[in-house]
Amino acid sequence: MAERRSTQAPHSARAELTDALYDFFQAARRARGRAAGDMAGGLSLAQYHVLEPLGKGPRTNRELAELAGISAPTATRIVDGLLDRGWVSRVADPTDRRAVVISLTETGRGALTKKQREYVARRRQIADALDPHEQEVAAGLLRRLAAVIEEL
Amino acid sequence: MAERRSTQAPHSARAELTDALYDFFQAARRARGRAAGDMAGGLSLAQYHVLEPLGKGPRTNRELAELAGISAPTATRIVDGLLDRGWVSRVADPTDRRAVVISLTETGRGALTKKQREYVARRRQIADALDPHEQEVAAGLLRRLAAVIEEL
DNA sequence: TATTGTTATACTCTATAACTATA
DNA sequence: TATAGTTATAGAGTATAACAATA
Repeated sequence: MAERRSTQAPHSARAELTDALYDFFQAARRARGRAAGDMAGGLSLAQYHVLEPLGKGPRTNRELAELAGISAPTATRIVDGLLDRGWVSRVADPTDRRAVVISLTETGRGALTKKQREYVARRRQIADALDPHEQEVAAGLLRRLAAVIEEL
Repeated sequence: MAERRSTQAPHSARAELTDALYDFFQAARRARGRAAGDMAGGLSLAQYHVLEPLGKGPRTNRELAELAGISAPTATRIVDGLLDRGWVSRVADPTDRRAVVISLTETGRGALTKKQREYVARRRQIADALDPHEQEVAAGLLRRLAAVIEEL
């Protein structure tokens, strides 16, 4: 393999990784598309991204918007939907009456936990394609790639 | 490092990779979000996914829908938008007058090529975070992970 | 005045159902 | 009848601008 690249570089490691990243992102996009409207679990991706931070405790609307990377009105709308399903509560903050405190209900915690377990199971399935040594290498590489992507 | 796992497995390679996959997908999601409404380049992600197959030649509406993983009416609507911008043409197929043939215009090919180059440049930036040997390893791992994700 | 949240409005992407034209 | 495409309709997710309440 390496000898083919000793005199020329028609397929440099850099170019191969660039291509592999394309394939990987494509695969992730398609998987995401398959899961995006996943109302089977009763929880859309956008709702999940708002619900997830609530797993660690109550948050204001502004905080949720920031954590989910969406605008405040969008957060309001998504929380409206979660309220309709009884997954969250929204009450005025007694210490700052401009703000609202959004919290998970018991039902909501159940739905969130169920979804989180599904996602963990899916990631484990992916991880299981590699042997233990490869898993260790892959974890390190993915962490570094994630850091670079964040900085982009 | 390995000795810590010799007697117990609180952080097995599998669990570490599962976590790393979470971080990586999160980073990719945020990057995607930043680019999704990217009308700066004048080309939304959905439009790009329809335009891309046209780079290899004309396609019917049904083919485009299938390749982009969307319904036929959605493809029609997106093609409507691309027509408005003068990036594609849509003419009746002479051999089967139920069908339409959608093709890139010169302007459209320019926009597509420009976007493709942007994406390649971004993936190269990511690849450049690793040294050549790591790039080779990473390419192989990502290809295998992509295959698993597709099968999920 | 500045901040927090909501309402009003609008646009994109998405789908299903109904319809037209052609095979 | 079956297929290709479009139109009609609906709903989620997204944003910005305007507004109300509170700090």
